[in-house]
Amino acid sequence: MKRKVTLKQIAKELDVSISTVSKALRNSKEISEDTRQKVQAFAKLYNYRPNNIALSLKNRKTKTIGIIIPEIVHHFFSKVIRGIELVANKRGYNVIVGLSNESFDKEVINMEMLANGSIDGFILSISKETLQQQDYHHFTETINQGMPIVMFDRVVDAINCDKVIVDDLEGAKKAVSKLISSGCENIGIITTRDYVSVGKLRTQGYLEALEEHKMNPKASLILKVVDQLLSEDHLDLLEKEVESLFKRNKNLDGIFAVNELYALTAMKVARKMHLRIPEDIQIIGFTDGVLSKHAVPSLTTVSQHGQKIGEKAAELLINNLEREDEEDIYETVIIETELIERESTK
Amino acid sequence: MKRKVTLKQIAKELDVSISTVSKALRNSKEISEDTRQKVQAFAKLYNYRPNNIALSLKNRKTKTIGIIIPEIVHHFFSKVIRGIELVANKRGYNVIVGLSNESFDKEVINMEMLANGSIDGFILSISKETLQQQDYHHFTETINQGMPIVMFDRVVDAINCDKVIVDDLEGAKKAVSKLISSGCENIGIITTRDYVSVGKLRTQGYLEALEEHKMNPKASLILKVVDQLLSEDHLDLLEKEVESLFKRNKNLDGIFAVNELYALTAMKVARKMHLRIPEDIQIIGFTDGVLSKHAVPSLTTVSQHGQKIGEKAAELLINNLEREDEEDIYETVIIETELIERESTK
DNA sequence: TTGTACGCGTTATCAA
DNA sequence: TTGATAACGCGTACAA
Repeated sequence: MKRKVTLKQIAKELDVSISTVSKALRNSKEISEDTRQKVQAFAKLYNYRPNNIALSLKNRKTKTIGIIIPEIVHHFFSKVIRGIELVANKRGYNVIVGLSNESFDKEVINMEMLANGSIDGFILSISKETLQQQDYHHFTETINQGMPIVMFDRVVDAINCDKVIVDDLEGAKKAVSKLISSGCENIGIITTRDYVSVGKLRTQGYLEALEEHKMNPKASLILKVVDQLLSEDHLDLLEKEVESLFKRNKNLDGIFAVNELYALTAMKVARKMHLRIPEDIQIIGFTDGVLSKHAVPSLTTVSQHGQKIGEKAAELLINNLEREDEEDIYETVIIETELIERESTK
Repeated sequence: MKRKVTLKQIAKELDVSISTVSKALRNSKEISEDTRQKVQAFAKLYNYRPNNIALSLKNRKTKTIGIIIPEIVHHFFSKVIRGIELVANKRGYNVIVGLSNESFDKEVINMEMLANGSIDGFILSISKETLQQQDYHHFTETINQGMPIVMFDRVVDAINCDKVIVDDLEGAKKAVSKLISSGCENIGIITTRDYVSVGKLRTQGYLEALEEHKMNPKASLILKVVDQLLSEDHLDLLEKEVESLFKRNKNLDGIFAVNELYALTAMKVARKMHLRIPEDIQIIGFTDGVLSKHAVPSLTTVSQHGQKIGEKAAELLINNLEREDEEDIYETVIIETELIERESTK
């Protein structure tokens, strides 16, 4: 087993000083051609690579980005990570991942763990619990310590930082308008409670679309699902809620669901009630994941372009990190959604 | 903006030496009650946290695990990551993620990047390209440098290290046996080319199951899909191949597919050919992801327990890292598969 | 052309 | 009880 070789060892072997080795390896012209060759040959032989940790300590930057997301087993978030990783790697950064598991405490702990020197900045999406408690002190503290944050998808106005979001409102409007123009007259929405900003915005988009088409919103058409943190055990509860939405609106002919799972559940319930899709009822979801694509019938959705969100977030963060002037001008980038029409709509 | 405070700054403020501060904070009883209190109060006020990078440099360990996987937008791999993260965090480790994107070069580059001090050890699943080229020098070199590796799922015998695998062969046998006992007599298999070890083993399991039940394997029933790295653009090709499998075996009444996508494609083709599932043809997949669960009809699958694989891999790695004696006794842990029966089988 | 000294932030050892 | 010093690995300003 040959341990990693250091400058010191090379210096000792070749009987020169450490700094000579260092300079020779960095092709400094201070060093004679002769020794440079000698050093480089030796270094190559022993496969010398500078130690990242030492460099980090010296340069006071780690070239590493910390990602905090609520959940990784999730098509959208993994796409975002892929986007981040893509850009980060291209620009010489690594990516370290922390999961909050939708818990406030885990979010805080994870951030503290990483903030102590391990990373140069954060890209994160806020956990539901944090949104609920509205306690954002860990974000402000991090930013105050000079560590930049880029938030995506689930963001809050209270924090002043770069943000990458989807035009949730517009996306929802697009979806609902599509349903209307395809002939739907009684459109239900399956959404989340309002503390999830994206849910709120999508609900608002739904309402605005109705309004623009002079349709009156009815309370009975709006289902705000009681949140069980989307735990897998609560599919049954969700199904019951959706079923009651269908039952109290016998003439339902369109559904806008704010995520894939809700949309799929709607399909399931529709099937159970012997409604044909899209003949009797049309359905549109939000977030274009594998489920929508492979569902039968395949699901029309509003695609969020998760990967692009990740790429943009990484760009913003790295630009900020590498900016010379310390101006704190924060941007909010809006990624356009796209309506992907499939078989669940006419 | 209050920058992160260091020992040096505290020392200066309180007009004591750095080492006194360090000791005081670590509750050394060398330090008088008085100064200890003073220092601790000050540190608390300024929210002092030791710098991870400095600690890493000093201790020559980073308390960070490097994960290299071929693809993150993948239910199985993200489950594994979750498992790793869970155990790692519990034991005070962070997790840094690199994606090979199924490419040999990216795998090598990513590993080199991380191996230079950023992490203490690797958990990885080999990229397809690497498996194809059978070039494993980067693994051996890493191990030779004293950096432990734990491989999962896609492993190779050539490398001597800890491994966590699924009983692919047994899992496949279980699945095919189930099909047989449910009355199937002409069971096709949709699998990968043999260089993917898991595909090979699952194919073998299929053959052994047939043999045990005195059924003769027929070449026409075996479809080894031409690999397009599962790129999303090649779904059509896949579908065509599956279709020809169906067409050249008119009496097909069972399908064992070695992954979710293949299974779903089989369902799609079956539907196209007006075969009822499970009445006319029964289907079992491998890897229990969201697709199987939410498919219609829902898909019977062999679950791999991705999270458990991740947990076990993390345990193996950390145990190795924290082991006092330097004995290199490598383990191969086999995680049991489980047949999850759903609607696609009788 | 080469080497010395210093600093990044921390801890451990030893001296005062 | 406290402090100075060395070390982890590197790069660089400055001295020789």
